[in-house]
Amino acid sequence: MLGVYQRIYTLVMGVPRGKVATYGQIAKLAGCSARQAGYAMAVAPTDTVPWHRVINSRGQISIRSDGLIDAEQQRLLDNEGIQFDSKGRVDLIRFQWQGPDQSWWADQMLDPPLI
DNA sequence: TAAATGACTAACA
DNA sequence: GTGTTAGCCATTT
Repeated sequence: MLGVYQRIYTLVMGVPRGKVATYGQIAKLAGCSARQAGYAMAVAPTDTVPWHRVINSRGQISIRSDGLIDAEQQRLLDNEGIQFDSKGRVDLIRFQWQGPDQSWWADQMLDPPLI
C-alpha cells in the first residue's frame, strides 16, 4: 500500500551522507506528524532508505519500543563522520541537513510542502 | 467500522 | 537539568 510513507522514504533518501535529519523535520516536509515519521522508519526498507540519518529533535538516537538503543545506528553515523558528544548527542547546528532545494522536488516529481 | 499503536515534539512545571 | 501532558495521524488489528 503506497501512502505518505513512500513520500517520507523519498525524502530520507535525499539526506546526504554526513548529515542527519530529525523526525519533525521529515514530517514537516512530508506533510504528516512526527509520529508518522518515526513509525515510517520502524517499517522502512533498510536496504534502500538511510533510516540511520533520522534522529530526534534533541539530536539523540531514539530508543525503540523494545527498549534497546540501536548501536548500529550510531556506528553507521560515526562511519559517515557524524560526531557525538559525551552524552551521545549530535550537534544539529553542524550536522543537520538543511533540506532539499527547489529543483530536487521537481526531480522527484513531488510537490514541496505548503507550510 | 472502531480502537490501538507508536524510532515524536513542543510546551509547560 | 528532569518529568508530565497534550497533540499528533497513518497504519494496523
